[in-house]
Amino acid sequence: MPEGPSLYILKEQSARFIGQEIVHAGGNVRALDPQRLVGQRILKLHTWGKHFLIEMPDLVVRIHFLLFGTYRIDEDRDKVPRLSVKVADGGEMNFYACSVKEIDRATFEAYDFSADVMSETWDPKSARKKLRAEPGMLACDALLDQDIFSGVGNIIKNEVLFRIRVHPLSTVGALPAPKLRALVDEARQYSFDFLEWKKQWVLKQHWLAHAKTICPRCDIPFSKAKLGKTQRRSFYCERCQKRYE
DNA sequence: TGGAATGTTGGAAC
DNA sequence: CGTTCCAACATTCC
Repeated sequence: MPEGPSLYILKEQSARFIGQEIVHAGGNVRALDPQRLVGQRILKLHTWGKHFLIEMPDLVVRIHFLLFGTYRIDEDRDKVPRLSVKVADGGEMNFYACSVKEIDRATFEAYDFSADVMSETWDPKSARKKLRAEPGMLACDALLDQDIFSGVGNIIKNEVLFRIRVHPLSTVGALPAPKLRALVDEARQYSFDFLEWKKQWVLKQHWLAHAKTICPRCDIPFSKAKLGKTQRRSFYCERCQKRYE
């Protein structure tokens, strides 16, 4: 479920709930009493990277799907929802195995949507500035930094680095300006490619690097390792992805 | 079938 | 007090 493009799909699918009044709420969420949502109107639905935000007059709820979270719109599944919301016109949204929290108004106001690679207000210049401010950061860590590339996950990380031919252990500060620019631009571009493929149920077959064993460009075996401070899986080609350091 | 994975947090350890 | 490390969470797939 995770990664920004999937949240973008949820945002599209749930758009008709905006303006609706919540008439019933439930679920096994512990951090929040679902009853507090009853009677609230959904003012807006936002995504920021992997966060889904339900904005209501008296509270804002943040849903994060972590690794295994799922959701259903206008139907349920064979699990107890973490949070279930039913609105006046009969529609419902159900969220499973996710983190559900109320966030305070100040936290909500502080969201910087221009850091979201899927956002129409995405600010590539700001992303480059943040990268230049941390020259020692590894490329594989940079892409997963949600304050720089909100919404990018491990799949997008591997695909972006392969596309731009940059080794995951490259140092951000060592990247030539055009490469730095390509890193930022491709983070967004690949996210939208991901979105289209995901909608068509053909995402996996378009992977060139993630979970692959052979480099499709030069046919040698990929390297696979848990790299960087995040220790997430990296799949990369030692021959065609250059290591800048 | 056990292990690993599209992720993050919170608390322990240093 | 700052940072780093690791367990915990929870589901699906191979």
